[in-house]
Amino acid sequence: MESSTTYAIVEALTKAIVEHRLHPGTKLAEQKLADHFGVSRTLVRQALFQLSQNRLIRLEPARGAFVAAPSVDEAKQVFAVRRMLEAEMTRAFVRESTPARIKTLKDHVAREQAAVDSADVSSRNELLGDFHVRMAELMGNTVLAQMLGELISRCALITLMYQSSAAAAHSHEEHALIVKALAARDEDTAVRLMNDHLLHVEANLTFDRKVPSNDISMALS
Amino acid sequence: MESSTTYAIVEALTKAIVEHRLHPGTKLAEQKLADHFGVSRTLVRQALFQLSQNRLIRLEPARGAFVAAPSVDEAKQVFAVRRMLEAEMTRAFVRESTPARIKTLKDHVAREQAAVDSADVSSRNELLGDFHVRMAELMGNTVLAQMLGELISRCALITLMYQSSAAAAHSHEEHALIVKALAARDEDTAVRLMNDHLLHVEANLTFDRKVPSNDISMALS
DNA sequence: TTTACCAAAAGTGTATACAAAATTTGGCTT
DNA sequence: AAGCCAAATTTTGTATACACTTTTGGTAAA
Repeated sequence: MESSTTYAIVEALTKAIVEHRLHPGTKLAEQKLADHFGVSRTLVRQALFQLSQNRLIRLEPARGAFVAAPSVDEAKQVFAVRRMLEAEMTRAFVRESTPARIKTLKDHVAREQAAVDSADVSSRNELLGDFHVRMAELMGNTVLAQMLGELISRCALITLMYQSSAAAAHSHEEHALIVKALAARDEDTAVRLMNDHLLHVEANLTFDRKVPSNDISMALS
Repeated sequence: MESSTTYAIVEALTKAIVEHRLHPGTKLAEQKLADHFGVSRTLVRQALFQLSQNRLIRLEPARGAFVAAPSVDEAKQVFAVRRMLEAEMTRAFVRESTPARIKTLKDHVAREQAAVDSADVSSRNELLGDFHVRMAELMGNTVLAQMLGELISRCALITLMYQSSAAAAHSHEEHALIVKALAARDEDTAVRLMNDHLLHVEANLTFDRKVPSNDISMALS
């Protein structure tokens, strides 16, 4: 079960939504998508269902699929949960810190730097989110990593909708500081920095909605 | 999109898996399920996909669906994440505690008592899990509640596979103690009790696998 | 007896067909 | 010109059909 064709459709739509080529509220008609991807509605429906589980779209019975528009309240809740998880994760990270793990994070931050310098919004934000997932993975807890991945993907729309590139640069700097504290095995500082970091990201989200208007074929082109 | 028929199938299968009428490893053939529920494979496939997202089954490409058998390691990881989330949740709960919220929890614990007294394994464990979800819901954070719900459903198999009824009674008592600490607004005690509680549940899981063998129609009957 | 192999059977993956529901269109009335 | 109802159209929901893969069962050779 579960073909890679479906996965490809999920990826393409995810990218389009996350890069804002498909605006929140846009209707995703099954046949149009099927035509665009050159497959039957069957696969499109599978993909849409999966996207709805990721909260990137919402499905309305007998009405179809629409690009999700996460509310301010939802965003705050997501960040509240992230703070819970990541504070503890950071604490645990320091306690089980190894040179190899620190190096992995340092390398990651270096790649962030490159992405922030270039203006590629998409890969920039992907890397900024991945920093947190990477930490979870390094802890060897795949459940945690996956959960965090879900949360981050869940607010990918939020972040990417509302985060300025100045804020992105700020995020990157804070990542660097966190790694520094981790390397110094300074537990309290690391936890505090992580918490502040998440609060900053949340605070910097500007909750002004953009205009809808859209054409599916255009957006996916 | 998303009919209630599919939901009914998901519920029926979830119940059967969680109540151990379908053992881990059992193959769930689409046509057999379709015949049993009197629907086409289309709806069964949707249901199976959803169950795979809940980790109750796993899907193998071109081979089909099988009832999941969570590993010991996975169980430990799930509990590690739950401790992270629920410690913070408990802390927050005390800080934003209200008489109404305390009462809701007390009522829940009372219902647990009834379920523990009767020997209905299924509803007993459902209630024991719901205690934690209920707390999250009371916090007004639906994201947290949903996340926790996912985690608990994810280890529902684990818990229900391995938890004895003595351990269940113990869980119930610990819930009562936690509520007491919450009512007294004793933050540190409440957090400690919650943490210990989760450690106890985890420690009491006996990781000896049961025998497979199975017939779908029998189990769902 | 065991292993290798091939054909039949069963099962999954995808496309298509058809039914039911929602949306749109167009004309009629006020 | 605005509101409203009904026919026409579009779109979703479910079933079925068909291709392709895996599993099974049996036969023959080692």
